[in-house]
Amino acid sequence: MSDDWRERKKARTRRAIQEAALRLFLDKGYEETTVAQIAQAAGVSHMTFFRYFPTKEDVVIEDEYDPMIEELIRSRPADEPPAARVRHAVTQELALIGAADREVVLTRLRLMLSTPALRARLWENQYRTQRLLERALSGEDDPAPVPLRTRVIASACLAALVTALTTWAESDGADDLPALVDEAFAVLRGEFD
Amino acid sequence: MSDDWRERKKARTRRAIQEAALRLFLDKGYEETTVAQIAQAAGVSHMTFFRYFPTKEDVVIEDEYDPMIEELIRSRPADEPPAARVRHAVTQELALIGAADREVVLTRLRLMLSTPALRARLWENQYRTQRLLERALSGEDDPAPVPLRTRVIASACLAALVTALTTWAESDGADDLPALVDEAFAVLRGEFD
DNA sequence: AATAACGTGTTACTCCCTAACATCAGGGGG
DNA sequence: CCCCCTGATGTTAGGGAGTAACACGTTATT
Repeated sequence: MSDDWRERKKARTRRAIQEAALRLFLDKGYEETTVAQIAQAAGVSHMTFFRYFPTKEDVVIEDEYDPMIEELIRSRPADEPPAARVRHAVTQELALIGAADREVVLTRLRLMLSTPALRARLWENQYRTQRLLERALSGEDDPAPVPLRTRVIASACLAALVTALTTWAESDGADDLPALVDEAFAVLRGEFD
Repeated sequence: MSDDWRERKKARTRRAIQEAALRLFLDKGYEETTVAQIAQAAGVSHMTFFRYFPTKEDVVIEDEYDPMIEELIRSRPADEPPAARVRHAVTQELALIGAADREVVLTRLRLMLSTPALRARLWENQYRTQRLLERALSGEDDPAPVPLRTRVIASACLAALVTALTTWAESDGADDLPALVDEAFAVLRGEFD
């Protein structure tokens, strides 16, 4: 019953840590900020920090969009070409996210791209996302190894998407993200014939 | 004059450290091996280790093939389609490397793919390689920002290459690497039309 | 009211990595 | 032959990330 209370308190603490961390990162830089400082700014001990985020990097990384895109891909008609399924799923996801988290996403993205340690973790996430794309494009419970064709398609689509995201972040959000994504996928279609 | 001696001695020490490290990593696992143990096994102090390798990860990462591929791309005719330039350059590089370092490359690749910390650094390297591909595909000293088209092509080619490498490593080297690479680029050409 | 469960803090520890300083080898000029 | 200079190495001390063990207090259960 009062699990609700616990959950709410935990969510508050979590947000407090994350906000304090991002504020300090933007203020002094990622490497120059220590976990102890974040914990103190959030009013908790440095152990509590690690109970909420397994590593210092996770405060920034935290990718919550992967499950959504998997669902969107699976819900596309199976007779559609794989690349088109991914493209439509991504477009739908961008529409769903909309302008709501735009600023936060942009800030976190720039932080990640400009900090080596975070970049590394970002690519590690990309690896996870690729495996997810491969599984979504294959049958869902196919235990057979994913064929090379599917893997290459998944990796190329993801590469196009990431390139669009990177370009967007480097323009400080001046470009239109959905347009960039469309353009990137168009290059994929047009260039390899 | 005796710079030669110094250089040879340094090269020996470097190889000793790297060999001791790889041996220990394969024996006990990457995370379970400490830098101090590597240094001791190589007969040096733990400071000497860091003088040769900036981080523990670099002992495994150490990508010496990037400059070669850049040269190969630049030496392709400029009127060739970008993706073809990359494909031919990669094929030539594989021929140059040949079977010499095959075992070492395979071992290191498997180690990287199975160790989270190394995977992260691997993707970070992929990012650097992508920038390098983009520059090689553009004019060499073009200070203008690389157009999205070039970036997408570079990222897609690299994605195909890495997918082939990953598949090869996962097959424990049973597959034929050049064939896998050809196949991956063929998917790129065939799928996006 | 007693007790179990859970979040939290404290402390101490390991490991990666850096900085400052000492040491030791060999090479060149007197 | 000796002194000094240079560059590689070792020693020591320390900061910061992350982990483990245990104690404390508050909340839920009976």
